[in-house]
Amino acid sequence: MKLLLIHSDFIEYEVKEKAIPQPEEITVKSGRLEEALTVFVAVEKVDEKAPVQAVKEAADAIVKMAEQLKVCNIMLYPYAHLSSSLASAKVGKEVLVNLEAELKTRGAYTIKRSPFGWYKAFTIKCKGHPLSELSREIVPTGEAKSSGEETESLKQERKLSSYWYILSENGTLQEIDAFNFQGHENLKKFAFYEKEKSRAVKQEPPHVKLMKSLEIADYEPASDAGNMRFYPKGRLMKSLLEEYVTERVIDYGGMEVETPIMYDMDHPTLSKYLARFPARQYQIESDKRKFFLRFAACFGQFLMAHDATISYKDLPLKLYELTRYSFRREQSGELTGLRRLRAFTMPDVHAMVSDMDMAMDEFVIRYNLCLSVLDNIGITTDDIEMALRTTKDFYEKNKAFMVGLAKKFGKPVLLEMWDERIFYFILKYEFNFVDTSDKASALSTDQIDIENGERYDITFTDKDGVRKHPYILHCSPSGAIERVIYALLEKEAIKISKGQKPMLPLWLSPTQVRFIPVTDEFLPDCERFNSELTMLSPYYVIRSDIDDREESVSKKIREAEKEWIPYIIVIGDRERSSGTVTPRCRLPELGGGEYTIAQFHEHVIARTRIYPQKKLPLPLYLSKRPKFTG
RNA sequence: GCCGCCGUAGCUUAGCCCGGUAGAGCGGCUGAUUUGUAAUCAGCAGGUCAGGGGUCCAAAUCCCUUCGGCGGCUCCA
Repeated sequence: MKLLLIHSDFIEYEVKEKAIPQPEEITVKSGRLEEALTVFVAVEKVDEKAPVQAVKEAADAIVKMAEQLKVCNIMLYPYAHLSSSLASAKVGKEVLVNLEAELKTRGAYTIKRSPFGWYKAFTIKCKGHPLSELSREIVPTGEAKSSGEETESLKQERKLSSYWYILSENGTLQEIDAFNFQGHENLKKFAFYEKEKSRAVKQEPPHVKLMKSLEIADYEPASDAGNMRFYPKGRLMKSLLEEYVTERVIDYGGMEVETPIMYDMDHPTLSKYLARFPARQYQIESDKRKFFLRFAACFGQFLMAHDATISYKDLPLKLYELTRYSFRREQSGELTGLRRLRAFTMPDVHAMVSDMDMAMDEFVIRYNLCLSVLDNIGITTDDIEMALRTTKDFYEKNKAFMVGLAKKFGKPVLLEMWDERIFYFILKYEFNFVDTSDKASALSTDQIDIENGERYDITFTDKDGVRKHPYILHCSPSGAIERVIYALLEKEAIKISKGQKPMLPLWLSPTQVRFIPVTDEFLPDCERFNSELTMLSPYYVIRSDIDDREESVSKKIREAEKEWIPYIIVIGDRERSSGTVTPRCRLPELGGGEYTIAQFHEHVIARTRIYPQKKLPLPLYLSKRPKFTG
């Protein structure tokens, strides 16, 4: 409901003609009120779901205003033009009548209401003081409340019937309280996350400063919270990660598709799904239709699969999309840096399978894919903790399978079991990164979903000619791309706190090699070495640049080190005459000693050839670059 | 979303408690310097002290409020 409140010297109207086929019946054709709070009212679609609540909340708002202004006359005035999403005339009329009645119970007010469904001439004199014109939007919480209570009870139910264990890689299953966490501190933090007492000094996660100082990402005050800006270096890193995950999924057999980012709230299949989780997504209006921004890639792929003709021979059928972006309106208090966002990039690969046997086979293939993807990105099993979630029944029937997953992981995992299935999936795992503030964030995940094949009416024709609903596996091989960057930065922050040198993985470092001339006399030599390095292969890219600024060599090296650049090469007389370079390598494992350019090229490529090859999206010369931060 | 803390130049910050013309370093610009592995020197420009309101002769400083950030709680399909 939309309200426009005007503190007026007087308000006066005169009924003219019918505006709708069946307007309210009237006997009095005009009205006037002095010293009145005039309330223009538009009853909207959202009010239809909870008209009683809408009336109550609107009355609250009006009374509050009347008290503030110390007025005792109130004129209710139906005004359709305040909204582009009006309720039906019937409900609109009812709500206004009820609102009038409700206000009469709230105190000694003189209430008048102009009739509904008529064109009226009106005159109003607005007082014009700061508080004299106000608008209010009432979204009745009745609907949301009842659904909220539903999910609340769902949650309660889950808590009551949820059991927590630690499953060791050797197959022993222990109650969480009985497990000895010695040597598994992060698993303990993860497992007891909710019970952890807050420490004396909690500070912001270190990646927030790093994402800014490395010119990766930053807050964008002009947008909503949790919608970040990415500078060229951050965009490059995201792009490399996105492309890497996509290539791995395509190798696995994923068919990459693209689907819309917004969907109709009234679509029959989607609205059922949405109703369970009210007020968690962005909504946008276009003409009279309401859309929500997708919070996952599922919809588009499921709707596509619904329309496809699928044979059992096509299974497992793997659809993939990398969403830029998915949107979730997470609670504002939960948004910090890149850990949790409201707009995020999410690779999402679904596999449709014929039965549970195929589901489990596929599950293992994808499990190995996830571990390999994270490992190659630079996040190993040392950095993550695993959670498995399933029903008691499934666990009992598939013990060996479950132990096999823990065994492959190589260390104990958290196992949550329910008496009966509560969610749409029967088995799920996640890999969680635990940061220095002891917060756990999920990266890779996969689930066996046994409901949505039916809900979306996705069918395949089986050997026997019968159409059946597939089970669907939902997997993100890396988790949100932004969260991967968060994890990588947090990992390096831990190194810094231990006095070690931080560095991004070589393949993700924006600048991999920096040339520094001893004096500007050697600038042409830098250019020569650089172009030789870049020309050696048309397929493999080494991202190099040249610090041509008029600064001391020491200062340039210091700044290159602050940028975490893996290889720094100073060019002077020695290099000019020998034709070889002696890179300053950031870490011992990056090599050392003297190289010809061809050798150095081979040396770097050997470490980056399995990854996407992308050029540096910045000017070659440092003198040509702006500072995006600091 | 709730509670608490914070917001001074592009960045990092002094000044705030106890009201009286806002200081610095980095970065930028200009000039000098031509440098061999973590900061060369000098000068100049740059501030509605987050926005709005209030108290006061006078507000960066005290009060209220909005916005943004952080921490905790909650939440995380």
